[in-house]
Amino acid sequence: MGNIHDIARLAGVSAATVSRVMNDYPYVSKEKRQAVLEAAEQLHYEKNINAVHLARGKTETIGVILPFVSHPYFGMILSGIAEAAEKRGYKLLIMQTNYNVIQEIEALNMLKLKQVDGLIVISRECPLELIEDYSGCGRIVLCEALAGSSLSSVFVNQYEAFQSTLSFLKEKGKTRIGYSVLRKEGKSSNARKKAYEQQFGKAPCHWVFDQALTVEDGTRIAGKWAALSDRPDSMIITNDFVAAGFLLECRRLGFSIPGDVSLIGFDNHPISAALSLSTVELPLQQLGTIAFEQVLSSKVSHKEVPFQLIERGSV
Amino acid sequence: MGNIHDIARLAGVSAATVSRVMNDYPYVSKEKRQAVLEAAEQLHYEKNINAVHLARGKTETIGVILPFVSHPYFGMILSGIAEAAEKRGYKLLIMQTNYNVIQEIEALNMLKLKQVDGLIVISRECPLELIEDYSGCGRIVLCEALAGSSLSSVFVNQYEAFQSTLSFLKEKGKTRIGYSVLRKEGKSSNARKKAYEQQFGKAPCHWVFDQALTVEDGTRIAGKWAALSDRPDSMIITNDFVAAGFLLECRRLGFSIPGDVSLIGFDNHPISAALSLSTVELPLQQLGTIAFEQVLSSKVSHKEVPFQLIERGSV
DNA sequence: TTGAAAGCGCTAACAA
DNA sequence: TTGTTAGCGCTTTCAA
Repeated sequence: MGNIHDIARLAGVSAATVSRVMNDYPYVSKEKRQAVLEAAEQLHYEKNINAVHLARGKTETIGVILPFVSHPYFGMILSGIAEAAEKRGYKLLIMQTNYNVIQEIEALNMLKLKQVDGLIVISRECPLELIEDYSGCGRIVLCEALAGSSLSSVFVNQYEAFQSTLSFLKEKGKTRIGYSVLRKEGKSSNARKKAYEQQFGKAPCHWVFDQALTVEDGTRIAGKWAALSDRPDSMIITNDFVAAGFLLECRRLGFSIPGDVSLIGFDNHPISAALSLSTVELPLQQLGTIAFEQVLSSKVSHKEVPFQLIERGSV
Repeated sequence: MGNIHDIARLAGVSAATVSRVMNDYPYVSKEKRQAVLEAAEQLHYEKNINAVHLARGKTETIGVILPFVSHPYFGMILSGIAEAAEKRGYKLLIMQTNYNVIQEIEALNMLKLKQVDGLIVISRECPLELIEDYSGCGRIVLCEALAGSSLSSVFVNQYEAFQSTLSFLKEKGKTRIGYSVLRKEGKSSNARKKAYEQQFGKAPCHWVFDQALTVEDGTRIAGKWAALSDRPDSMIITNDFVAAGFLLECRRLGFSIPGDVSLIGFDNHPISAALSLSTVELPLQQLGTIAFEQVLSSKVSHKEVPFQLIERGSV
């Protein structure tokens, strides 16, 4: 397990030539190349990638910030990123933050320390300004609408997606529409609120449920919904998992879907098909792939990915 | 954005002293420490972690090999690993392999290249021997039963888990038991086969369904099950997602659970509770945490995590 | 086509 | 308590 100099000595060449061979440079004579390869073989040479990173000033590694790796929503985006990274020969350093700002900062610091060449933020808790402070250290891509910003972004138009879902329900004669969001304050929550107000005016606040991310959240919210005296006649739900929890709990409580309440989820996760749940399909994997392309690109861009309403039996 | 030498010059000390300050070594006078900190501040100093990695010969980074990042089964384990890594100040380099051996090898090479100090293999396709070849380059932990091996392991006793699930069904009067697995040939599939044979003799091969990982797989398998003339009266399913797909498709086809077929899933994912699906709870997050502890430990160990049958309404 | 030499930026053993 | 010095191992420019 020697280094480049051991090989140079054994092969009777200089370290520079060894480096050239190892990196497939042209302009190395057949003989020397051969000698180097043999010496490398003989010494079981493996290059130390940290030395390469230091010398080259980059790591071919991208950091990824996301709150939870075990949730398919984030997992799908991550999967798209991973696929693109693989193709380009990049590695991925991931930071599961639990939406903890301290951990987000620690992840951002990887950029300063040159541990990663760029950073993709799938979802965050910390203020945007904080992230912008790091933009000098490497390229950063956020998976959220960021039109004016100096950071790249790739996103679903949450406003339009929600808007068109509302219109769809309206056409179906629904007028008492409730919905759920992950976080009370948040980009996509605000977009939803705005879209709602535009069509129906301000939503009664007990028709808006937050902290909705998992199946269990759906179960809990269904309980709250059922307890309401002025129950919404339809619900637009954060994602298909929450919607699954909601739907199943409603059934358990004796309600019928869509008889007592119409349901629309988001993501078009396979579970929604199995439950015959209408949903808004989001190309999450593709979104991840685009994010990765952006992080390698030298110019700032803002890309929107399409959504599509999938009608099934829950409306 | 200078380096350690710029600071040394500005603060009027040696680079070694700067290094000592930056790493919180004792034995640095108050004055020099102060001077160094001020100079660092002034120059907006950030250390280059690659130089540290090179000099120290380690990276405080652990590699993780897993086939799919978007499936909750792997995601939960990864989440446990991530949590433990966070606590210890380690970073995680993940490789989504799609069970592709080429990519697995590439991940293993990170160990040779000293890009990671250790490696956790959540699930793999390549032969164990191949992995053992890398054991000299750093600690490796596999998430599968590996009793005799020189590599550490953490696992659920698949044989016992399956065994006791079979016994449970037997007690309930079930005699025609089918099951699903992810891969025809694989550690856990073999364990299941063995457990089955021990209690019921060889299973009719059309009662055993492979390629079962996702909700869609469950849907597909339910279709196959329904088409059988000698349908099993109960099914033990790879995981709760597949079970969810199976259950919902059965219902759609007009069968009742557990009237026409009893179902038991694995993992105790929240979706199983919502579906009132009986399942074998596996502490996946904890398994990940243990794997991480093992990868940092200097001694080889083999740890079993417990499983627990959760009775709900599907049997 | 090749080699010498100067980095890349930090650590740590040793001597003072 | 501090500085000197010799690495860590690879890349890359420059001159030959």
